[in-house]
Amino acid sequence: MFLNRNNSYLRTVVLNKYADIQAKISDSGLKVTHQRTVILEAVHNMNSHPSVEQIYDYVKESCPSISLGTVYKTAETFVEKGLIAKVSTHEGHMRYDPKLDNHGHIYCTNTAEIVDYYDEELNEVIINFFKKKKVSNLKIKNITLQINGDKIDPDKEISIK
Amino acid sequence: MFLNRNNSYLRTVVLNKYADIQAKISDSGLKVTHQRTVILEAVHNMNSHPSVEQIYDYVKESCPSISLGTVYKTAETFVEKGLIAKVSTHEGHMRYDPKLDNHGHIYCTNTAEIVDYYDEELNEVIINFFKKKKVSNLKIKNITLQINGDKIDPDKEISIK
DNA sequence: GTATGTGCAAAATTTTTGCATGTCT
DNA sequence: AGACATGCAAAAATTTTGCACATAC
Repeated sequence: MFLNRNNSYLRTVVLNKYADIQAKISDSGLKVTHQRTVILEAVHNMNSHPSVEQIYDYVKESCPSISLGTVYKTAETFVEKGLIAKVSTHEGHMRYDPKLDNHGHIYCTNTAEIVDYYDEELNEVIINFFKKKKVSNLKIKNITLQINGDKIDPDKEISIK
Repeated sequence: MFLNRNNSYLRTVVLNKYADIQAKISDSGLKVTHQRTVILEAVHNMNSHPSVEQIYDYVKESCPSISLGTVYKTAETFVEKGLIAKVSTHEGHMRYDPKLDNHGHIYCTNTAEIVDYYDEELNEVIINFFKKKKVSNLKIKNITLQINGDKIDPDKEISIK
């Protein structure tokens, strides 16, 4: 990969990402605003299932005049439009997730970290279970599987192997 | 079953239940108070995964001077001692559950109802999954599986068959 | 130009806290 | 008696709301 003096490769990638984000907002039927763009970008880039407050702190860098109320409203709007998902922790705190495919969460009670885990086999087992059993009188929106626990060594990461 | 004039059978059952509740509190190492007794009784009797506010309204009947702060503190104390479990809804609201065995929850987004479901096979699949896969650097406290959706007919009940 | 979105500040809601008083063991 | 629990009211934290102004389309 070659970069010219203006680092135009990097610039292009960044601009493309920005454009991608804007396309997603537009495709969902929402007007594209700077606030919405930086908020959706934040949820994607932060990589930490952020809370509203954390999104707010992050986006203030690129949009200092943004208000907390806007972040609350925008995050919920994005959930309604299916652009992001919300995840409630074991403690009942709301966090946001840019990943929309089926996956589970590991939640650490002492550090408040959320770690994704993916397992196709487990997904299938759960989906098959609900196909087989039939839930009556309910239109299923989503299924959440969460493992809650305490991190043993705070300096190491949590993972499933 | 025979009842005498004073309905002593019913009285005995009620007293026994009350005594059972008190034994649970005492066994957990907590002092037995009237407030704790009626709160734990409420979570068991309400049969609806109540919120703190709902517990508060319920226990005021038998304990009018109780304060909301006490219900907040007591519910968390019971969770710490393993007498009840807490369940966070998809919207991030805290609810309490007297059932401590492995089971899933169906959560209805429009009525805020929580319905239990039990399936031994699914429990085993999930438990085996985490045995097999090994979660590293985490002391697992509990695993929650929740199906979130909207009730179709508000007059009928939700169930898994 | 019109509909929609944003910022701001106030209000509503939910939860926690400190402390004097009360109660269990 | 001593440790612990409760009630109360204030404070803190979280989330929602109304409305004037700004912006996207």
